Amino acid sequence: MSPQVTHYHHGDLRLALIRTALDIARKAGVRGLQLREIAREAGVSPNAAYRHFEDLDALILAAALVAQGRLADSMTDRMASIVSSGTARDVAVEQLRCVGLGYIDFALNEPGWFELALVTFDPHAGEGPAVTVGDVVPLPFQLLINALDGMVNAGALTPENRVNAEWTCWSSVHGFADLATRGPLRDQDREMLHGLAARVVHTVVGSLAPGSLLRN
Amino acid sequence: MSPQVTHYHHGDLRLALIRTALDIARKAGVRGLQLREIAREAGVSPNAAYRHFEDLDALILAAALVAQGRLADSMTDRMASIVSSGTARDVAVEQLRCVGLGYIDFALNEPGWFELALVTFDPHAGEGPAVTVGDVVPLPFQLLINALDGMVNAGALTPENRVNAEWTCWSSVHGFADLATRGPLRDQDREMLHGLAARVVHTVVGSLAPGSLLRN
DNA sequence: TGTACATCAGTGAACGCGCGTTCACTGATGTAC
DNA sequence: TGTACATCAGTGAACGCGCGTTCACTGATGTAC
Repeated sequence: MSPQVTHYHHGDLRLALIRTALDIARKAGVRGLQLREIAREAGVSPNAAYRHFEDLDALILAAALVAQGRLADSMTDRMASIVSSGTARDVAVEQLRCVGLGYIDFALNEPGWFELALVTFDPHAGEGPAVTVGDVVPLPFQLLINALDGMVNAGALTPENRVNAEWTCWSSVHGFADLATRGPLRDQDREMLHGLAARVVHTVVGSLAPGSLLRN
Repeated sequence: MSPQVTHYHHGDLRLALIRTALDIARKAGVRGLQLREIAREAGVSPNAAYRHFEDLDALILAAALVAQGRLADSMTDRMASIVSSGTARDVAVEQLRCVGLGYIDFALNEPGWFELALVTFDPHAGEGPAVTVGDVVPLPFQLLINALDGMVNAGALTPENRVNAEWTCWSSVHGFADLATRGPLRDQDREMLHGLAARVVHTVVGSLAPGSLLRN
């Protein structure tokens, strides 16, 4: 934690372990995140990790938080390409679409990291550290909230329909991501998946902001 | 497999092992399904299982297929309570709602079995036996297909909107079930969850059959 | 600047564990004559 | 009906494995005088 740590033997083993964990999770998913395997891959003895993390769960959580940040990046990447020439309403709707499609992009491009990012919400069925939504709002979720609030402000979504819209949106998009990475759509080709993803997002956005259905 | 098996030493160890696996999965999820634990719980030596199953994966799959059947039951239970006094169109729409709500009911009531039923589609990231949708159509999925086809026949869904509607429906409902059992909604109370579930199903059904929005 | 010292990041070896699976077997069951 | 036999479901013990974690340590680093 102290800044000097950086200049010790390894440089910054804490960071190196997190990076190694991310490498492994990318290829092998959360199942591949074993303490001995991470240490091996980082070229360090297994117990060295205990200088930097209380236990394996703490290391996994640290990596999961990084993965969660990259999930948020995937959303903001999509949003960055929005041309803001439309009406405020159009832009707000488009932002919500980007949140959803960015979430799915990330799941399809990096299924291992996607699975890892979800660990934040599901600490192995109750054991281990719990970071709930009520604790500190995770950035990807905050982006969803912002997009929905933006739609209300832009007049694209009524306050009544705003209530609990997070969960309708997240359910659709997350369900698709899960079916496409772990479920029956696992082996479909990309073109098919992107088409379905667009349809899923279109459906849920359209149900919140009916007029936007005409746009795409 | 032969009928005489029933009269051997244990009675029917094959069935007993599957039942024990279901008991364990109910409480501990798929993570709890370890061969030694199942054998222990069934009061039998670990290797006895090898008389009836090639390996642990085969036993898990057998149990998963039973769980999948119970998921289908949960859907048909809902459907059984439909009063068929409405128009054919209303009944068809109501059947789709029952498919979705039955899926969610099952996830909320039996999260362990719900997780187990999904193993059928996700054989541990590629290893083990694969039962894909293309192979033999699983009953819960067939019920979804039937409900959608029924809506087309009843004029509640246009043939254009019928295309790929399976995936839009399944995504929403599955995503909600996942968020509510493993994800951030895990600890919400039942009343809240049932309200959200109704909203999720309402949204997706409404997007397919716009007129039905007025009914509920 | 040089030396003695304290710190503490990382090591090597070991612990205890429980897993899935295999081996040679045993003894209850059903069958043939 | 009685006896000898074949079958094969289940046993007990063991194998090899890799896991997460702990222990006493070592030796490179930074610091104080």
